[in-house]
Amino acid sequence: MSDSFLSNGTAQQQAYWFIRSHILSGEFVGGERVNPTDIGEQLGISRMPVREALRQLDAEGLVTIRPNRGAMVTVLTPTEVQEFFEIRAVLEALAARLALPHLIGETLEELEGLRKRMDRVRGNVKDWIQRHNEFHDYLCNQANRPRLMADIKRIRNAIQPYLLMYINVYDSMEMEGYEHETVMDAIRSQNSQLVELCIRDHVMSAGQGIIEFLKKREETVNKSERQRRRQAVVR
Amino acid sequence: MSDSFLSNGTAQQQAYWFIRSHILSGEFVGGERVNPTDIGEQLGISRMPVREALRQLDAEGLVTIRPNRGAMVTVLTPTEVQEFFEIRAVLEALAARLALPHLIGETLEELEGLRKRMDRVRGNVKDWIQRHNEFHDYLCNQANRPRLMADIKRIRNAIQPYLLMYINVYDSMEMEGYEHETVMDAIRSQNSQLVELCIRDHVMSAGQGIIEFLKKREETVNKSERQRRRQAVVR
DNA sequence: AAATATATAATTGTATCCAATTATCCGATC
DNA sequence: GATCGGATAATTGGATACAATTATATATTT
Repeated sequence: MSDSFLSNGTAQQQAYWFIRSHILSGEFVGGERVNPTDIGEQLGISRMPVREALRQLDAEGLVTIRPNRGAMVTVLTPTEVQEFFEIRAVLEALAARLALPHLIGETLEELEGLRKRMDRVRGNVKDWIQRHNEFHDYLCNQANRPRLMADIKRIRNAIQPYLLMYINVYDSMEMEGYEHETVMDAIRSQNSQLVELCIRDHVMSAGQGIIEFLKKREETVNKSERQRRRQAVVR
Repeated sequence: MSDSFLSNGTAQQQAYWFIRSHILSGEFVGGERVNPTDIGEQLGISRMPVREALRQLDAEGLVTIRPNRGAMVTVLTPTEVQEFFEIRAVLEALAARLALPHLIGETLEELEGLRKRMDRVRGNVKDWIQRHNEFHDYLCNQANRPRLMADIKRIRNAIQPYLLMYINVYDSMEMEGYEHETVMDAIRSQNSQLVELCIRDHVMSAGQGIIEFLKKREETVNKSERQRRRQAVVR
């Protein structure tokens, strides 16, 4: 059952996973207030463990808490999203560089298999993202750096809602795709500098499309915002 | 007054800064349990806000919470410290690369000033670290990337207790120092690739000394640990 | 009708209480 | 003397209560 977080572990953990998954899936959208009492009622717990979960999510960047004014789902400006892509790019590049010595033989074949698996579902965006993450996770995992992995995942999560917005509009990811073969070639060459640059480019070019989309959207939102205010004045 | 956190802001914030500063200063050492009731009594507050502060510190990596067994000051293995240095190296290198276009004219002179200020207190380790951080902070700040800055600071904090251990033993930092001139030269060249490599090397070479120290110490600790157990058996 | 002041409701911060869990002590047993 | 088991103490997780703060709705004034 997908609602397994309703009964698992401590109340704090239930709240944590509940809120987290709702943010990552886009059900809780940026700027939306997160009311501990409401969440608590939905889960059949009090608001105290929810508060603790919110503190943790705040530290992870998924929610923003302001003293005496509660928590809201974090809103990132396009510039901040760009910043996260920049960070992710160098971290994933670092992971790839460290993984490189292990990316031979069977492991390399496994990775190539994941790449092909990705190609096979080009049509279905949701599946594609899933497999795309699997490809990158496998690559990072070979670096055998749990802390690095954790940081990369944290940053990926922070920007995931914006990735979802993007694909919900375009419903495709024409961008990147072919690039993964370039990545594979770089890995096969066992040239760490090349791999590093390649992964960086790969991440940044994926980010570029999203950042441009967000910047355009920001303009539109600002425009309609101004219009709304003008109408309010007229009314 | 240095105890300003005793009265500032919400109880949660008091607890946060109290525990945080005690960990960063080394007063709370790795592995030590952090008892919410005790902390609460010291600050004249209940343990609930302390619990929340601990959740946040857990997410930041300074403490480790295990369900039903409370919080303890995080213990990092030498390998994990190394991992953090690796991450810090690429993040500070990224910051330097992004800052490079702004590192001209007055800003460049300011940075050079900070470097000289650092040199002037070579004898006093504590002052030197302080100024060393100022130098790196100024550099990072010029990148104008608040999220990146926050991540770098989080990682620096996580390894700070281990840096303190190191300097408490050697009471000097012969390592690095001259390297900062190399960094300055790379910056003046406005060659972003060079700057990136240079900062990475700089961070990693500082880390190397600490990591080796920690690995040696680990052996010693393990040895005396074994000895203690043997004696216990004899006794 | 817009702006402001006021009253009311909702939410937050935190102390306290109790049950559940874990740690510690102490005697019995091998 | 080491190990095990059970009693006791300490700690944690969580619910509830209440004061302080912030948000909202309403009334008042202009």
